Amino acid sequence: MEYTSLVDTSLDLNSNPLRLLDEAPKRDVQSNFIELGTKLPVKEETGAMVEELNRVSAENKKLTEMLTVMCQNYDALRNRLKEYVIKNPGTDQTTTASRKRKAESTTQNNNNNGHNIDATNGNSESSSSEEDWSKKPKEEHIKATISRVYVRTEASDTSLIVKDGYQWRKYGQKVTRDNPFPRAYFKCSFAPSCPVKKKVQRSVEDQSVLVATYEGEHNHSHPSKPDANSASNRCMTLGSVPCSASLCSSGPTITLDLTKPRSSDDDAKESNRRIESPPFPQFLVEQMASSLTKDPSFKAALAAAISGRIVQNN
DNA sequence: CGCCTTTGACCAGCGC
DNA sequence: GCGCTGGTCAAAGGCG
Repeated sequence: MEYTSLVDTSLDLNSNPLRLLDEAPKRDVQSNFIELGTKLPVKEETGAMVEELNRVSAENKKLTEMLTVMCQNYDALRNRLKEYVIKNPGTDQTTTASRKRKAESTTQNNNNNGHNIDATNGNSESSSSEEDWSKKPKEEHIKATISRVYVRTEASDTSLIVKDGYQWRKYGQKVTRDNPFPRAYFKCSFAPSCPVKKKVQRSVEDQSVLVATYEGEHNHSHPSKPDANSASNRCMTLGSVPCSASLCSSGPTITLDLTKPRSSDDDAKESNRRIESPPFPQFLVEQMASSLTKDPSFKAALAAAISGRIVQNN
């Protein structure tokens, strides 16, 4: 199942929250920020900020609704697929173990072709594939979760390292037939009993993209989780908290929480909270968003978190 | 000393 | 049965 066709996980961390509203051109917004700090009286400044907050809250609500609709569409499609597979068992190309390799190669090609790898802005994509669940019946539980993460790196960077926060031990490397770039095999070394494996290989289509294939589920908490709120350490968190990704890099913590649908009450409370908090300089926001979008680790972590959530829901 | 990477060897699945 | 291929093992060496 190609989740990416249903949920666009590409990152667009544009720091300007007004972008989608098309109500105020960027230049105007910037000039407003300058004016807010210099010329406007306090009453007008407060009014403008409240207006801004209302807009942001409205946009937040809109995005939440979009996400809910996407999840509902995904569930509906998945149920239809299940029904189809049940009605037509013969059409399930992966039900026979004898086709293991063939199925794998086809699914890999499908994934390579099917994923919309954004070559222009370096977005990473992730997906979970159910199509090869029954490749190895004996290891069904171990291999039940397979996700693929695309990470953009420097094309000149030959190291097959995908920083996702976990500890990995490399146990092999092979050059495969359909890809001139070597494939590296990793095992999770954080917990000895953790069955998770990872394969990393440079994409044959785009050499600057690393394709990391995760097999299995971690049976331990995320190694960096305890430090997630530490402002002194650059850290990432994902995994145990569904669809939540935190990243702190020597500054304020940015948290993306896609788990809970938000009610208007929540938005109102959030707005009140924001009013109480001091205004955040626009250039800092832009700087943080810029650094985040350039950070492949953050993208990989977010992609892994989202794909992990999708798999968990299954 | 412990952990990690490297790398050649080995094993099993699959097609012919 | 044989050869090809992907995946894994394990010895050797490097590094902190």
